[in-house]
Amino acid sequence: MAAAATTMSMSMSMSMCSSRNKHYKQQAGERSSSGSNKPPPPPAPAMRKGPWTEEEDAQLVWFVRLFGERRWDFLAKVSGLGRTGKSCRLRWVNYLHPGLRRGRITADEERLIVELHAKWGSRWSRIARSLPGRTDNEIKNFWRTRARKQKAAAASASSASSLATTSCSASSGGSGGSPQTPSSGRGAGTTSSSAVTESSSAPRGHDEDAELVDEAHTAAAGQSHPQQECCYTMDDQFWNDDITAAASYVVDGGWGGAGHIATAAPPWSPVWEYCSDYYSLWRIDDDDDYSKKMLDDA
DNA sequence: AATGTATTCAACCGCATAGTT
DNA sequence: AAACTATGCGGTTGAATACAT
Repeated sequence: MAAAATTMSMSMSMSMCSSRNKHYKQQAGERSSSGSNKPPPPPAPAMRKGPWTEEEDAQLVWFVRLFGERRWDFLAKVSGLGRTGKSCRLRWVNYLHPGLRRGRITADEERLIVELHAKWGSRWSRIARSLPGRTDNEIKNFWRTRARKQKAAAASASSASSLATTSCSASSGGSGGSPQTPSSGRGAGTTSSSAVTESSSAPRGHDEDAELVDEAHTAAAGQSHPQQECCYTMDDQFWNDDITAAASYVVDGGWGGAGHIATAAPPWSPVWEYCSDYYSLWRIDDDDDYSKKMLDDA
């Protein structure tokens, strides 16, 4: 996490003049110039897509710090990022969140993932809650990669063994598969999904991944030591703590190293144009303790 | 060194569900 | 109760990067 922040601030300073940001800057310019007078509600401008720039990141961090991790549509609109709320949330959750753990999945984590996947199927967000600092997306990607590798390994193993068997005895109805890869086979595939189907809401898709879970399932089922349901959820203490961390990141100069960003405005904050009465925005739900707290903090 | 291939990961999409009006 | 909105989730895609030839 610290690493993430460091990386971020590093790349941020590096990218201040990167060509990658020109497009964004241009867009920002267009936006701000168009708002000389009270702009009428914008006619749903095309939303920005694709990779986020460091400036966008910084801006998002700032606004999340200000408004909290909710009301993403509102936040997206007010921040002027030109992104959908969905996109903002995703960026925050999967990349900007200071509590995120970077780096490869460790062996322990892998074991846990295998175990939990056997238990819950591809309910990635649920699995992710048991892996502090890991996102569902990350785990999902990891699993896919892992599955592909296993598939490749199984394929090569089976082809090797089939070569061997064809030289000795013909056929035996295919399915060869290596001894330790239970099946790679269709029939077994159905049984293998037992672990998956067993989970309350079975995963919808059954693709290559699912076929490859067999091994994991059987392995995990074999030992299945009781798993503490959750040691750490993304939305309680961990999550909340990190808001503070996010704040400190910003304060520590994540944004241009100013060191006093908590009260300063973001580099470009169309919120001031979008709504000249900033505080009135807050009054919308003034009764919201969370909002008040955030305001106070800011 | 150049090119092709494989792998990784960030981001998008569509759908489901919860919450609000 | 119905309609609408916001949020969250899982699946999928494509660009960037790493690795092999």
